[in-house]
Amino acid sequence: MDDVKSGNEEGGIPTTVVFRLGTLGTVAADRFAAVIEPLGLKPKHVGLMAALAHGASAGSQQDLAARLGVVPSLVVSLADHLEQLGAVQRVRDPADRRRQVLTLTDQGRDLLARCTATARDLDDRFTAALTPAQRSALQEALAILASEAGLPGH
Amino acid sequence: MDDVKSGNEEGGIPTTVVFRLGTLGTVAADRFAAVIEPLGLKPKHVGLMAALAHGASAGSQQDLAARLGVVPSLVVSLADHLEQLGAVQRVRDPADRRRQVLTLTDQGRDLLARCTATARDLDDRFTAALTPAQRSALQEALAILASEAGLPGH
DNA sequence: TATTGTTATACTCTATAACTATA
DNA sequence: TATAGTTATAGAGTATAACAATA
Repeated sequence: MDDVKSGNEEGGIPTTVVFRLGTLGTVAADRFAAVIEPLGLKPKHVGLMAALAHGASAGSQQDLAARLGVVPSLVVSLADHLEQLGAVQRVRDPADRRRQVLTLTDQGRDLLARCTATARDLDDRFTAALTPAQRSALQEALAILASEAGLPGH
Repeated sequence: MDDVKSGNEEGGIPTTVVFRLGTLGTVAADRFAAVIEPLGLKPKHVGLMAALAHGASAGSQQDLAARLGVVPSLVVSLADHLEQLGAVQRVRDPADRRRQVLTLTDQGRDLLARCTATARDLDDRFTAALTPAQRSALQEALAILASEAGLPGH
């Protein structure tokens, strides 16, 4: 094994940030999907709820689609499902009756809170091998990268 | 913004490690896929080559499937494609003629090296907003998590 | 009969395109 | 005519199940 040339130089593809982020991202997403599955949700549903909870709240479906980086037709089915669960409400904008304004219901806020608690719980297990310092360093770096990539972050 | 209802300490779901790792992982994987696309490869192909380059080298397709965490039938199509590119070779194990032993050709090693260089280049751009200290802290944390999750890395 | 690789099929996710209703 | 939302369709990716060769 000749992979020690210090720092992030040699070491092969699996040691690159983009590759590791990709593979670990899949693992993390799968585990997260597994723990929220009993709530009847997939990660994208949570992402939509989070966008509603955080943002300038009320957003048209097109706005949401842009924020989430998905196509508008996908927002439809996500919203359909969340509406069925009573987590979001569709209200026609009186000013422009073509627009459907999505808002999070109290039930939705509750559901999101449960997802967050579940995610924090999973976080503890997922990062159990890290020291507190390593964990907060990871948090910090991920926050910067997420913000840089235009992902929702705070 | 008092969105603190029930036990919502700080930040909400987008700040959890698992959620951010999931979303950032998708972005990273997409970008990586984009830069290796001119080479005729997808991330999974690179993963297979990396497993061959690193591992106890020669592996049967079933071994590879287990290592990559995918189903054996997927290894078939990945290997088909890589064989077409001249990157891997299938050799029947004389001891057990059911087994196809995959090995990386010189051409495959070359291709993998080009992928690695490309990934490093992408890494630099992807982590440009991080200080050197933050970058190595990220590397360190990701390495631990990857190893913990049983992913190739070392 | 059990196992390796392969092929055939189905399912999930998400995007593109066609349609409707407002504007 | 253009736009927001919806519906219909299609494609990528990957898993499950049936099958052939070998053990």
